Amino acid sequence: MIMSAARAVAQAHGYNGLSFRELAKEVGVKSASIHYYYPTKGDLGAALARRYSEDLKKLLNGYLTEFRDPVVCLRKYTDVFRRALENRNCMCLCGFMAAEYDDLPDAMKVEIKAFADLNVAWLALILSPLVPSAKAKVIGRRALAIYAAVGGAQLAARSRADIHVYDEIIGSYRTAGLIPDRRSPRAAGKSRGLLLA
Amino acid sequence: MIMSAARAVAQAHGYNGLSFRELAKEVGVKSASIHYYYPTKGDLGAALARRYSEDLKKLLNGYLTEFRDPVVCLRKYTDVFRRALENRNCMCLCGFMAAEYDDLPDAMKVEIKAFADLNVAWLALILSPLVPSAKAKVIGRRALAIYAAVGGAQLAARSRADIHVYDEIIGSYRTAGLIPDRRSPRAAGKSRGLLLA
DNA sequence: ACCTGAACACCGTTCAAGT
DNA sequence: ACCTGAACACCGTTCAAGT
Repeated sequence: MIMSAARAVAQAHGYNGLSFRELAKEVGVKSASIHYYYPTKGDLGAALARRYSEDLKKLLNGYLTEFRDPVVCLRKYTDVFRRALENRNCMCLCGFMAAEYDDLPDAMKVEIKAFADLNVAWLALILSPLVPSAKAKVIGRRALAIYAAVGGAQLAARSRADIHVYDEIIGSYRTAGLIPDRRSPRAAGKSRGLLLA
Repeated sequence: MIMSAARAVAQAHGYNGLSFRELAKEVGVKSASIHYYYPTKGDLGAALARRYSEDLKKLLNGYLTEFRDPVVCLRKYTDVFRRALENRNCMCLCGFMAAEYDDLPDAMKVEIKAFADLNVAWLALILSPLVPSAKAKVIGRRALAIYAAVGGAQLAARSRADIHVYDEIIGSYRTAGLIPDRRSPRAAGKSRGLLLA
């Protein structure tokens, strides 16, 4: 109960906007009792970030097996971050915490880095058959760039409180070529069966 | 004195991390006195965001007259956001506030939107001779996308506490084609003198 | 015009005390 | 094992009172 209540608040108001006293009221207990389960606010934050990562991992791995087309997977990926905005203009929990990063306890910093790594690793997997260069380094950099850019799109759209801004930005990423939206002509020309490998 | 002290704290710890009492201590006055100049914290935040916008506007307009090559201007632009990270891993003030957006007073929301508009307008001006399409709508969308992506790069790099991550991401934006790093072959082919118009 | 001390309701945290 | 009341040092805000 604590976790789910805390998660909703944190996605809407950030880690700083999370209050033990309010949380306790929602759960129907006194604030001192929250400390029984999570000794400090940092412990709660780290647990929040960890579960958030786990949930995303399951979701993304599901996409991986469900949709064999990497372009579709990329579309599902940008839809994940879109859904947060749909839901009361919320942000990705770990993206939010990244802004507050410098003031966070170490346990949380670890989780937030792990979240970013998870995203980048998954994107790299998806990108490998799509990007002309087969070099792992180039693909990894592109994966990192897409992760950063999607987070930026969420941030920009949030500050306009308009989900269409998100769609516009993501669409522009695809037009500009940052996010592949069809199999690369070069890659396709070289070997059309690459995706099935 | 209040403004400059507050600005340094806000870029490092965000609006939430800003304390009237600490601020007062730095300025050498009691916290109640800060309220004399800025009745509420929101008033201080709005003033902070406004001055931040003004400073950036001057800087960007300076680039506009100093460097006639738009590609150089774009490089100067990404350098502006790089400098925040160089300086104690700080973030763009308004980017930071964008994360906290939903909890901010209206006066601040107005300023943060104005900051985004300023960036997008300047970028659109720079992009117009670089992007193949001459359509204002396409250029405006690309400008918005670059603004969002640069903010995302800053956020991602901050949470790694590593400025090289910023450089990697921005470099990848250029490689992928999101940020033009040379005159578009198509545009150049059409009319080479476009930049001087 | 500018500053202050004191009070208010908030916050995370601690801890002795309860069941 | 789980919960609580009370205390602590923080926070923004208000306001009567000072100069």
